[in-house]
Amino acid sequence: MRRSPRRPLILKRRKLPFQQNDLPAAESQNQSGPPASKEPSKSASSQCFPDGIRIMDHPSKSDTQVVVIPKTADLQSVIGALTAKGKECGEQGPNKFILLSGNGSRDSGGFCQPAAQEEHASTQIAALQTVKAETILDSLDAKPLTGIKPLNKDGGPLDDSLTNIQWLGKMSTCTFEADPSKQMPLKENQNPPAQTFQVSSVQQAMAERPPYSYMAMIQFAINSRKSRRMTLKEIYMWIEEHFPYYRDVAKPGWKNSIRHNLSLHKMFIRETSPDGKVSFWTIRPEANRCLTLDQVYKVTLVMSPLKNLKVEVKEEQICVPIKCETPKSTPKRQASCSRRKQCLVRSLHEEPILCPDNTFFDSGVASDVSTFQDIYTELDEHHYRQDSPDREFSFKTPIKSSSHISSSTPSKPPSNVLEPWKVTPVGKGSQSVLDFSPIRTPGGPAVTPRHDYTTFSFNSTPFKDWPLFSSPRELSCSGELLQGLVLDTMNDSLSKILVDISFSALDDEDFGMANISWSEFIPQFK
Amino acid sequence: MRRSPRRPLILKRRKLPFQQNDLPAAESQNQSGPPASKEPSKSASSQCFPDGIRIMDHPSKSDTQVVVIPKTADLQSVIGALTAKGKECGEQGPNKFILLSGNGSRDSGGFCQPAAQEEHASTQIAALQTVKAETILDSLDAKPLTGIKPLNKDGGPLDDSLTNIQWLGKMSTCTFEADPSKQMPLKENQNPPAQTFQVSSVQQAMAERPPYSYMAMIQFAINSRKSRRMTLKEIYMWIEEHFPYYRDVAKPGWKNSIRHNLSLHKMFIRETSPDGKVSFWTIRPEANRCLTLDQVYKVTLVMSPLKNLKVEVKEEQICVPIKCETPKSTPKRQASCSRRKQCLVRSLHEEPILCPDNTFFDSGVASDVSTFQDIYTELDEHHYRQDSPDREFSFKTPIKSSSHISSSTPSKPPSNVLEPWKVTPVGKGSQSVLDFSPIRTPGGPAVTPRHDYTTFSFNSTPFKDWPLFSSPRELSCSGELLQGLVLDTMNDSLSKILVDISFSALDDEDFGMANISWSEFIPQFK
DNA sequence: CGTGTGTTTATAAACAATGTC
DNA sequence: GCGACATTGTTTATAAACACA
Ligand SMILES: [Mg+2]
Ligand SMILES: [Mg+2]
Repeated sequence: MRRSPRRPLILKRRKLPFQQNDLPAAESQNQSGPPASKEPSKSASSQCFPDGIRIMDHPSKSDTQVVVIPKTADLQSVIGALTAKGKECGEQGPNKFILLSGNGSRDSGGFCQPAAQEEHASTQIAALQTVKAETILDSLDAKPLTGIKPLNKDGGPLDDSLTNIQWLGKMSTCTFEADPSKQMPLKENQNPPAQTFQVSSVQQAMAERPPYSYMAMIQFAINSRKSRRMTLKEIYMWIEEHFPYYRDVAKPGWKNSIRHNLSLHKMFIRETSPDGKVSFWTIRPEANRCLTLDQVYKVTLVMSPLKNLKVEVKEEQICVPIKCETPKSTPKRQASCSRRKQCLVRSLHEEPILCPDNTFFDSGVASDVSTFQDIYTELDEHHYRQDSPDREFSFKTPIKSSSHISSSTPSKPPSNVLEPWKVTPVGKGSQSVLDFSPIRTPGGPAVTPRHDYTTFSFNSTPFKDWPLFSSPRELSCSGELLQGLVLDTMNDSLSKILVDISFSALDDEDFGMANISWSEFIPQFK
Repeated sequence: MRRSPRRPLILKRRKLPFQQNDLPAAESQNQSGPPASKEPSKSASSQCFPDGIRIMDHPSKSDTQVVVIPKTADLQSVIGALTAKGKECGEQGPNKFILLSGNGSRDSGGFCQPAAQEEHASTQIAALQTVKAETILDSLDAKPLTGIKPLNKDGGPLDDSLTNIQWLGKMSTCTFEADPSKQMPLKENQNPPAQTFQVSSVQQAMAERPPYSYMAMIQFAINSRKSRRMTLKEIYMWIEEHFPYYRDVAKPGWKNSIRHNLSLHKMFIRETSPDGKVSFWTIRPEANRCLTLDQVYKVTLVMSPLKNLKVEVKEEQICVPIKCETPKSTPKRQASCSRRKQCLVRSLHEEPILCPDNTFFDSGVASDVSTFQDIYTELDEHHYRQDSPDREFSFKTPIKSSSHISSSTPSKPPSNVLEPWKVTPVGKGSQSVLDFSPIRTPGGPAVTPRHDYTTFSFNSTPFKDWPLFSSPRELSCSGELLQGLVLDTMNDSLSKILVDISFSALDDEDFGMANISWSEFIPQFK
């Protein structure tokens, strides 16, 4: 029995095979200082918490506490103190801390507004609540990274993990001047410009490969336009403008990859202008999470584990559902679940859908920026089939409840228990081998059960523990975002998060804060 | 304006990048004879037709004639005579000839029978009506190939085109002895066994790479089982058994490709055994055209163009619709059609759907074996959405009628003509930017219009010329097959075909014999 | 005929989950 | 149980073949 492999976070993204291109280890320039003794864990071990810090227990996770920090507080001190507190308490006490700023940080309405500037992505990188986080990052970055391995030019894991944050840091402090006069002089299967890399450090950093996939960058590009459509050439240009790596460093084949991604992913669809002369690319609205570069970035900073505190700064955007039944506790690991398609996992856990109740589909707030998946492809036709309930939500591989590990489908409908392994006859009504009537949760009529997990193979066990919403159209979201940090003293990780209190799709086994409606238990965030 | 690129025939398949593997040009062994003078075009230029040959005009194509040939006739002579006839008549006269055997050849019911042998594919390669064609091929093959380039080891285009037929020839004369005791000793990213190639010519030929894609081979494998399901390992074994190239020659990475294809293509779905211990792969029934190795193969023989007759032998399986309104004439080339997704093209033209009216879904006859596409992926949700007519059949790129090249959508519904380029608001009913109410053709209630081409961009022109069937489920097919050849004297090509008189999906600009119900105008085939 | 655009397949690889020893 | 390793599954990147405007 296998579960579907968990989708890797973009933070842990695979090393991109494109040339690291002999950049002289540009990641190293900020860590010039050799080991000094700035480890917050040691020096702040018995430190008292600054004034105004409020600590409350997590509503459902016993090992987690929520820490509300005033703006005036020294985050480094707080982190150090919480780290010490967590370590002192050991495994019995709280070892995960969700750090939230007291001011609420409710500027999230600016995401993906339908009437936004035609080009607004790159200039707003630091316009969100990420300013504070960048302060954290800067301070961390300025700290001496002790125990760091000798800089390896081949992009080792440490370099790789450092790349993202530095790439982000440069992105947030630099402006881009586009160079549209540049032409592509080479064939796509030829080699890169083979530039000399005596450019300035900033330019050099800009020429580092961004940590985003082609699919993500295409979404950034298209969503940067108010019209949400771009020609291929415009996509090229947008990417070259915002990620100079592709203009300056990458082999010409990256354009081939862009075209490949446009064709491959069903979320990208091609339209034709009224006169039929121009074809341009859009994103399926039902699949568009309106990712833009300014809201979607992630950083990882892994400091030396040898210095007793490995500080890992992630950023994620976590959505908390409102107006929906709060799901029952998410099992950290469902025992003996058959390996599912990752797409199915994400369709509920990690891939919340925008709320199409909004008249402007693009006013929804992007949720879960940990990946940039093609949710249309993943969810397939299930988005469209509320009107044919007996054929919706058929999935490839069943999901079993954790309470039925290897048993023979105890809670399945009896009509489906029979004749396992048989080919399902293709009748008029039911069309798929694995398509059986879904088990509907008692959701109200307005909130039709979604059943993303409710159709199983005849031999599977219904997964009744999940809250099931019939369709994203039935949900509403407010688009409120909160900035937060998660400090896990068990593995000495510090994760930067954005909490979307609109709705949530967290399937993170590291800290089970999914489905928390912050606005309900933290008054100052209401 | 661009049409979607026509899907390449598998006959013209791209060169497979896998190692041609230093095989000593095994293609050459049959063409040992140097140029003799066997060109039928010259010698048979004024040849009289043998007795019993009946020539009739094609019902719709003025440049095409249908030639019914008795079994006793010498096909070579007939081809030569027809070639000469076509050339003599020039472009005014008929230059395409559809050659059919007079005996009807109605053995098509054996395709894809639900109760077929568990393993029946490889032993029936010559069991169809292909026997005669193989005779042709053999005779052609035995002919000296004059003007052939010196054998190039690197797999030039001529070698490549010759490979298919020879591969087929060996397949049809050899039996396979599986060697299941063989293990995979290498990592997948390592190099092939680096065998010595002193094996016999037959084995050597068997070690040539088959001309089928991974997707096709997986379909062959899974469909060879009565249960229509296989574990990954079984798929490996089936392929190694039937295509020894992968067992003996290919790099271990081919298994990675198999897994990649299984995951990538939505037509392959993974199920789990009742106890959840085993997962196995199936084909979505609605996407399964039941391709098996014995029914699906194609050969191409390109003889020397220098010898005045380039004989190209293809085999295709062409389906002719019955019980459906005969579509209006297929335009050979629709002027100014916007480039469509190939999937959309094939969904009507080249990708006929099996008739799910059959109680056994797998009793349908595979149609159009020129490719082995993932029709589920291509058709997406459209198969399932007969119950929500206002949102079905939305396509990415519109199709315009040939009569409206650059005009501003004259025949569109007026509600859709307005506000081009605007983002479609995502209302409750309509979900997609390009999703407008389809224009329904006046198909009968039993044969609901299929509308594969009837949803367009608001700026497009409805493509009313196409016959539109609501769903494959509404169609019925008899599974009758006829063997035929198509001789095109304009380009000196001879195409071997199988005509499925059940229904058709031919979008071949080379000879417009789509939608011909042979049983209606050739009495001996009724 | 060359270029740009679009589609598809092949191949390698990163990575995750799980099974096996 | 644990760790090393193999198997299975998913996803992304890259190259390329090919079609076609
Ligand atoms: Mg696409
Ligand atoms: Mg699949």
